[in-house]
Amino acid sequence: MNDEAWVLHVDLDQFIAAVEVLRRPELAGLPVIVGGRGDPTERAVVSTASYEARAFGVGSGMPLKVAVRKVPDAIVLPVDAPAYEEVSERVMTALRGLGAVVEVLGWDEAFLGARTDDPEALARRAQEVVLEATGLHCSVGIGDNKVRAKIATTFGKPAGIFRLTAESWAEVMGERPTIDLWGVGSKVSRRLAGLGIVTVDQLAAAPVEVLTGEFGPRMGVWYSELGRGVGPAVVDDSPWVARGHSRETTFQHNLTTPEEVTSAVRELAGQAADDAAAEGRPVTRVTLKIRYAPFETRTRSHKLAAPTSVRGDVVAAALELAEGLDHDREVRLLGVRAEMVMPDGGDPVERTPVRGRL
DNA sequence: TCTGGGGTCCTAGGACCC
DNA sequence: TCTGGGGTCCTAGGACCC
Repeated sequence: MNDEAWVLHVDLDQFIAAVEVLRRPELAGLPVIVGGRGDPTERAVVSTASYEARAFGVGSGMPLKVAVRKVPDAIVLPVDAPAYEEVSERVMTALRGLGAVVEVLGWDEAFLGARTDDPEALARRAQEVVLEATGLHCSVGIGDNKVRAKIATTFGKPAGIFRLTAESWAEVMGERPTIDLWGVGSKVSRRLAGLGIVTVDQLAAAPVEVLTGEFGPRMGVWYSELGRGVGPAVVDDSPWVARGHSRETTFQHNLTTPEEVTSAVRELAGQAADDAAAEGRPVTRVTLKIRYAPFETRTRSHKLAAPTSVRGDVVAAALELAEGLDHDREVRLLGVRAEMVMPDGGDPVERTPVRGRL
């Protein structure tokens, strides 16, 4: 048993668009854009675009109106979350059949943890079982930890396999800009550039005190490790427990009167409370997410004096927060979030500062 | 061109306590 | 009159991911 421990990152290719093509084969080879309610005249953004649409410069997060301007004859479809969830379940079930530890990251992503002397063979088997179970193709990154496996996948796309380890890290990533790292976005890469750090090599060589001075004790250390490709290697398949639930909605016009905001808050807070109640967990904190025109996002949150499972109490707390809004400015309600008591009553466990999960 | 909806985690600063 | 450290809790906001 001298097999080494490996982390594999499995990522479905253009997942949402691929699911749509799967059930409408006549769309194969066409530019397909999935977003919002499928109406490009509405306020919405692109969830996923097929490779044919991406060739015209369309990408996730782009306003639907802009995307359609770039590809006037694109097929625009509404987001159908239940359909993607169903296919996702089949993907994860197929992966669990491989005998590796499976940590689900989202609808279309998972880490696999396994001891093997041939991780490429395991990667090929993962691709085979996913294809058999769903008809979908995926890319697989192989690494000696999660950070390297995750980044490796980008070099494997589409439908390929790529290995990235401590040995090849500097050669593969060293010259690249820091924004190519998982967990470094536009803001952080800009702040790093302000410190004279532009490439991954430069980040790896930067004194950790410089980074903790700029980003704080945890994030500073995390970015220092990211530069060297260092990260957690433990794949954890324990069931995921949500910390909270939020309900957001895109109003087609900005809400202007307090009455409009109030009725929308009532609706969204009620839904968020219902989501928490469905798990049988009391709500501890209520947060309002709003946007002042033109594009200034704000939150207002309130920790409840005592956790509650009463829907009306959650709604009342949200309405109280809404009263503090500045109605002299054009305001747009984005959503309401309800954070819940953790099942064991304790704090969430320590985890890597790479965030976000579908 | 005009910016979704679902999440997670981290940090700063104020209030308060001993 | 001027002034501790250490700690916790809370709000607000920032950043990132899919």
